[in-house]
Amino acid sequence: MQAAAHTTPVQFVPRTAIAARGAAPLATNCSACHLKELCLPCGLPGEDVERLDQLRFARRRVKQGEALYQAGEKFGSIHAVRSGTFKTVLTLRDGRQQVTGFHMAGEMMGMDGLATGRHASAAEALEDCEVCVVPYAHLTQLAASNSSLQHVVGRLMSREIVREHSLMLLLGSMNAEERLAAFLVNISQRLQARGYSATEFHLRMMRSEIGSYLGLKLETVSRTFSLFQSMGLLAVDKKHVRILDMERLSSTIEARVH
Amino acid sequence: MQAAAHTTPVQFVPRTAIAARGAAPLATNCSACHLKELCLPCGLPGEDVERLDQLRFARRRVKQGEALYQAGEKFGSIHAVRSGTFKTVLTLRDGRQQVTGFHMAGEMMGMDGLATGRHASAAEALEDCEVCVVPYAHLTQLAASNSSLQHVVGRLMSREIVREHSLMLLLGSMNAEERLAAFLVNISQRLQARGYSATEFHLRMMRSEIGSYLGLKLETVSRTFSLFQSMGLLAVDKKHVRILDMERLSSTIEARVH
DNA sequence: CGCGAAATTGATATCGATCAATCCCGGTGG
DNA sequence: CCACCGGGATTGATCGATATCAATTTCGCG
Repeated sequence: MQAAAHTTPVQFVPRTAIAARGAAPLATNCSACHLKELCLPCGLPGEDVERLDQLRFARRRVKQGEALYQAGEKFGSIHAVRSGTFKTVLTLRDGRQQVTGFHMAGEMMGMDGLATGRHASAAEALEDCEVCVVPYAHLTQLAASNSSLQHVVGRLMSREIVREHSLMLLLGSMNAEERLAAFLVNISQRLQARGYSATEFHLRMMRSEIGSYLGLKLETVSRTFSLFQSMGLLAVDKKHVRILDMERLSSTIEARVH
Repeated sequence: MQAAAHTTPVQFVPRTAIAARGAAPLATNCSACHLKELCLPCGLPGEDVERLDQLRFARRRVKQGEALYQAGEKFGSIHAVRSGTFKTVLTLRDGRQQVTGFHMAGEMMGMDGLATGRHASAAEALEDCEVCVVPYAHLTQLAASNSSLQHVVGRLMSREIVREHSLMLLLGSMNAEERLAAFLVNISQRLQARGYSATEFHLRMMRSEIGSYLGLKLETVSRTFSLFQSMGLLAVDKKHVRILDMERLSSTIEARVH
C-alpha cells in the first residue's frame, strides 16, 4: 500500500516494491518477529533490534516451484526466510546442477550476489514460502552507525562460509552413509532449534535434490535410506522420516576411520 | 615502532603486536603496496586507499610448514598474503583433513573465524611466506565511516562464498579429469593476474594436497597428470607444469556432458 | 653415498553410477 | 467410484571410475 507501485514501470522498481506486487504489501519489523532469536537480529541486544526496525522489510510470497531469484539476476537484497523451505542451486553451462543449500525459517539467502553484483545461484521454493526482503544498501547504511549491527552482518556472511566449509568436507571426504547421516543430523538439529521434533519430520526435498546436495545419485540416496532403515536407525516412508537411534546415526559420521 | 609492545604482557597484546615479535616489526600501508590492485583495497578509489593507510598493518613472516593460525584459535584478524602460498585445512575429529583452499599473494584468509570468534580452519605456509595482519576490529571501525570500504569488506566475504560455491560444484559433480583441469586453469589464471606466466609454473603443493583439495586420492591426481601429458595437454615434471594446450584443457571442464 | 619423502605406475577391489523394472500414490477425468 | 496416468521412490543387476594395496623410481638433502 504505502509502497511505490503507482506509475513506475515494473522493471525500474526496486526489489522491495516488486515484492509488494504479491499478496503481502505488509512491512515487517524485527522486534515483533517470532524468529528474532534465529534470524538477522540474532545476538543483537534489544535496543539494537529496535534500531533495526527503522528498516521495515517488505514481505514476499513465493509459491512452490517458483524462484525467489535467478542465477545472474541483479543483486539488491538479501532474503530472510519467514516460512517454508528453499533450495539454492548452482548451474553449469552444460546444464549440470548442484544444490548448494536448503534454507528454512530464520535463515538468510543471497549473500553470494554481493561479490559480483549478480546472484551466482538461484533460490527456489520447495513449498509455499514467505520471505523478508532486506535491501542490502539500507542494511549497510544502518550498520555504518551501529557497530553491533555491522558485526552481525559480518558474522552472517562468515557463518555462510563456515557452512560451506563443512559441506566441502562432506563432499570431499565422506562416503554415502556418512553423507546422508550428516545431512539428517543437520536437518534434525535445525528443526529442533525451530521448536519442531528432532526425531520425526517431513523432508521438503526430493531424493534427487538430496542427492545433488550430497554429491550422490538419487538411487544411492534411496538405497542408503533403506540401509539405515534395515539397520534400525530410521523409519522411512517416502519423505516422512523418524530417527530411531540418534546416537548411532550421529556416530556414523565419525565412526569410519577409513 | 609506534605499536604497543612497551610493557603489556604478550597475551594481552592484539595480534598486530604479536606479529611484531617476528623479524619484521615493519608496518605497511596499502597505497604504497604493489598488490593494491588485487588485495584488500581492490576496487577502492585512490582517496579511500589513502584512508586505509590509517591502519598500518603489521607484517608477519611464516616459514614453510608453519601455521599462520590454527583451527580453534581465537579470531582477531584477517590476513592478506604478501608473498608465498598458503593452504587452509579443515580437520575432522577422526583426523581426516580437507584442504579448503590455496592462497597466493593478494588474497585474504581467515574470514571463517568471524562466525564463532574462533578459526574453523588452519592456515599453513607451503613455502616461506609473509602476510599483512589486518585486525578485524580496526577494519570495521574504519569501514563505519567509509561506505566504500564497507562494501569492499562485504565483497571480500562474498567472494569467498562464491569461491567455495564453485568448489562445491567441482566436488559434487565433476570427475577426476574435470577436477584437475579446473584446478590447473584456476591456478594458471591467478598466476597470470599476478604477472607470472599462465602456461608454465611451479606448483607449491604436493599431490596429496591437491588430492585433498579436489576430493581425490594422490594416486588419482598423479595418474590424471600422466593422462593429460599423454594427451598432449601438459608437460609435467613433478611440481613443474607447462600447459601445452590451454584450449583443450579448458574445454575438458565443460566438454563431458556425462 | 644413502636415506626418506614424494611421485609414478601396476594390479585389483569396491563403492557408487547407470540402466532397467516395478511399485506407490495422488490427482484427474470418465 | 474407479481406472488411468505420471512423477517420485524403491529395488535389482551390472558397469566403471576411483580407491586401495603394492612395487618401483626419483629426487633432495644430510
